[in-house]
Amino acid sequence: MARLKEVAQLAGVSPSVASRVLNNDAGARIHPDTRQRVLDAAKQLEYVPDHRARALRLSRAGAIALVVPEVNNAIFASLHAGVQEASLEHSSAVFLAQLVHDGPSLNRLIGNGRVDGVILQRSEGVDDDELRGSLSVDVPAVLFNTTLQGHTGSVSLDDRAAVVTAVEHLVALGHERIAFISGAEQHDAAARRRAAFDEVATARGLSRPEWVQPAGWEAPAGAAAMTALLAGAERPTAVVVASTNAAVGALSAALAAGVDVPGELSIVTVHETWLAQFVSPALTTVAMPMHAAGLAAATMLFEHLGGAELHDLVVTDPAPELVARGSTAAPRRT
Amino acid sequence: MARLKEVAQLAGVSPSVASRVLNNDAGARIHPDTRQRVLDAAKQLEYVPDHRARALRLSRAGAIALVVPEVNNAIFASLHAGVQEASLEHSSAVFLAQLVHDGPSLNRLIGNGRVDGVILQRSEGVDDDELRGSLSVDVPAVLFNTTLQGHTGSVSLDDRAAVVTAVEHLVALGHERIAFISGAEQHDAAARRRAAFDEVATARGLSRPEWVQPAGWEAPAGAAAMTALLAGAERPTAVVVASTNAAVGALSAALAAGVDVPGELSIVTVHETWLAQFVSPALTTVAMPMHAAGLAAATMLFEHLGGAELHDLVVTDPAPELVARGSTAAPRRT
DNA sequence: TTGAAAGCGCTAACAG
DNA sequence: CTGTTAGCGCTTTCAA
Repeated sequence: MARLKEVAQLAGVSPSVASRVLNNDAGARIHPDTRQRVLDAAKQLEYVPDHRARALRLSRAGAIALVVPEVNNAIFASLHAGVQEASLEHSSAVFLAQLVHDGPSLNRLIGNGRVDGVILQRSEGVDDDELRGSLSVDVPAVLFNTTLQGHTGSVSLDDRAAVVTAVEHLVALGHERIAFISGAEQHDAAARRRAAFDEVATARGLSRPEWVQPAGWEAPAGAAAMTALLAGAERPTAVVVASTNAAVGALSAALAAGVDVPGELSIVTVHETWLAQFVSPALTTVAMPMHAAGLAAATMLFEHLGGAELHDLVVTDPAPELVARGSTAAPRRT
Repeated sequence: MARLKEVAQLAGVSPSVASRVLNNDAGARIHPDTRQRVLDAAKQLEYVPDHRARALRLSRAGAIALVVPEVNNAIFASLHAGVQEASLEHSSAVFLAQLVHDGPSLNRLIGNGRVDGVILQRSEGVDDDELRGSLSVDVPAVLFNTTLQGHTGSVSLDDRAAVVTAVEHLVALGHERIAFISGAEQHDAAARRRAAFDEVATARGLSRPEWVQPAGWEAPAGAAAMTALLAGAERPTAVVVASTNAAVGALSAALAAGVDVPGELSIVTVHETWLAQFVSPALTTVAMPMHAAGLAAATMLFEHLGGAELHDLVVTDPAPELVARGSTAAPRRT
């Protein structure tokens, strides 16, 4: 591993000059020949700057962390891609970290000085206090699709639009009896989706309070909620599920109970992942701008590191888009 | 952010003493009172060592990278957990990184000095040369479930046992016409699984060459392979799929073609994930010791950092275990 | 246009 | 048992 000093020696200059050349120091007057010699030397020695020294000197780690509840959730694929994209432009690395309720603390995960900032998604079962605790970290944090009293800096999705899109799709198909399987209780995004459902479905007589089932973001919770729904006296003809994985669980429970989907029951969910088209029937989803949100969150973070203020942003472009598949159809006439 | 110097000042000692106390330096004779004063001061100031300085001084990053082709694949959940567990014991952090064919290079991802070592899984479509290129990194690397000529340091699964377990399950159910949907062409694990299938199925007259379909690790490839299989003149009564996501795709394609699973066709796959039990019918799988493998890989890496040699290891304990679910049944008598 | 020198925060000889 | 000192590799004044 070549050191800067060696590059300088080979080029016959001092380390400072080498440093200036290799960092493209703007306000530096370097003789073209010197510059070239340094560049050649660096190439010849395959010089790669030492991140540790550079980080120490600059008080800057050159990396940000994307912290999610469950790394393996396909939901995050495009979020991650968006964050990566912005990071590449800011020549920063992205570390993905998984923060779980009983695991290592965020501080432990990202240490002191390992990253310059954090994009944090609230895990299931994490209330405001615990979230606040996680944020007691010495780097700026942008929250993803969640907000917290007293914290500025978040990027959210248009949860209301997502639910509206889903409900409108069902209404257009002719449904008038629509249920809702909600997300994790403590999550404000879940609350927003639920409020939107109450507004556009329940308030319009398309749903009933007992058809609104609390659940969570994952498949088992979705399955349990569906089972509870099917146990009711009167069944809806369609259900909106607040997240894809829960929808996979809900679909599984419905089929296991002998319900014909979409014949007896249509299912539409929020978030598009590869999985949606590989369950049977394939799930109709509302695709959310996860890539754009990831890009926006990372960009906000980098701009903040450059001096700008953090703020709270809702990503509305591209708008939520319905992806119609086999799990929704017109209600069967009875 | 309190510095070590401030802690030392508050405790009325020199930075070196403070350092020794806070690092539990074994061969250091510190007066109990002094020690206590330092500890108190550190607590009072909420001292957290600066990773950058420490990394520079110790030439050690205190972190390892787990590099996988697709971060969001549920397969990696328990692998990641195993790696985390070992890392916690060695007070190291784990960074998860995604290495894709046309994305940032591994060197770019982990930088110079950001991590002390790497656990690397071969991505789909990466041949030996490209893999070798990725390994030209200045830190030790342990390969996961792949090996490479000239590279020592790998942890693999018992691919043969997995396939044998799957085939035996089908044979026990009475199947005599078994197909195989293979993994990614360039992947040696795929080759091992396929060789095992040839040995225990084809060679025993339970399969035919044309029932062995090349595919890949992901759902679309599995779906395509199933479609090809169903287009054949004679159909098998069961199929072993080399990976779970491909099996989800294969199942989807079979159902879409109107095939009754498991009535007309049983499906069994390798690797257990949450998804397996939430497709319909739920997939019978062979659970592999991913957690143990993650633990082993990280442990090997840390021991190597401590001076031990890297070696090539096959994790056979716990043994692959069949998890019977709805996608397999006795063949229908015709 | 270039070089010398200081120092980021920490640890590890080496002295005392 | 404790303090002094040097230096990890880099960037950046400041002086030449």
